[in-house]
Amino acid sequence: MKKSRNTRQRAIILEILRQTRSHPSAELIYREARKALPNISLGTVYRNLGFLREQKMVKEIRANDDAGSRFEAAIPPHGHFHCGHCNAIHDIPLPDSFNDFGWERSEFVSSVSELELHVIGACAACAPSASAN
Amino acid sequence: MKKSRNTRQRAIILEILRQTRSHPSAELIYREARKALPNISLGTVYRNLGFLREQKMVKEIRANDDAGSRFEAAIPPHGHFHCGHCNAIHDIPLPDSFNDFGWERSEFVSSVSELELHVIGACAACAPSASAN
DNA sequence: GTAATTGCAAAAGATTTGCCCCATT
DNA sequence: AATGGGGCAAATCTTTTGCAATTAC
Repeated sequence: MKKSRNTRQRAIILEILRQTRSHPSAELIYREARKALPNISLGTVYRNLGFLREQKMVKEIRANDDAGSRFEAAIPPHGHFHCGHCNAIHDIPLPDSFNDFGWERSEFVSSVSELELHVIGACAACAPSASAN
Repeated sequence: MKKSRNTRQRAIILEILRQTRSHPSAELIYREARKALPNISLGTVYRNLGFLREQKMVKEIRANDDAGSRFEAAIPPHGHFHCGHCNAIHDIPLPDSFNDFGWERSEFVSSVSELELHVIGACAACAPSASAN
């Protein structure tokens, strides 16, 4: 494993992600980090998110909407619910036996390293105003 | 529903997607379409993919790798297997009882409109050379 | 002291959009 | 003929990268 340093920038970014369940974008993490380190740059945020992702301490989530990626601190496996109205992302439990399902039975699939489940719909807060979806 | 025209460009793009299972990128669709319509532009490909997606005739898939979206003609619900080595995407069946699972029991979830399953790993073709993953 | 890491700014990609012309209805 | 749609190029937006200066170890 390669050497790495404990910079304040890296620590803050990880702390922000461990403190929330809001699955923030890189831009939001940047804005939050600037409260503690006013000079931190967006490039540094991206570099650290990439590093922490490689270390498996952070997970990147592709949003349902057009915008960029969202991030979360690594926690036990779970799925994500995307609200198609406010674009919020909430953690949801995975069905039992989700990991054990024999995905390898499918043609083409040799081995599995990761599972991702995304459920899209309307969240409780948006439901009243939602015309459907 | 708003008016729309049957342009050759739109027809070709849809035809390309219906003719393949390779989940091509916009760029690849563009290159393929140019064989039939040498003057078609990439912007037109994107505009039509967007239109066809709104019409639910085409689905957009966020690739596992860094690159852009991939597309497929709308067919019955299924999951996607992403090879982490060659970045190929293959259709895989969804577990039975996947759609019936009571996602709405989760806090925050009011209604569900769509399910997305992504399985990441090594495909059969890459498995021999894969060091893991 | 040394090398990993930062800040800054430019670069890179993917996708979108304005505008004017053309083709479908 | 009316107007949706196309081609082209510029504009956006997110993410990456080169480089000189800084800082953790």
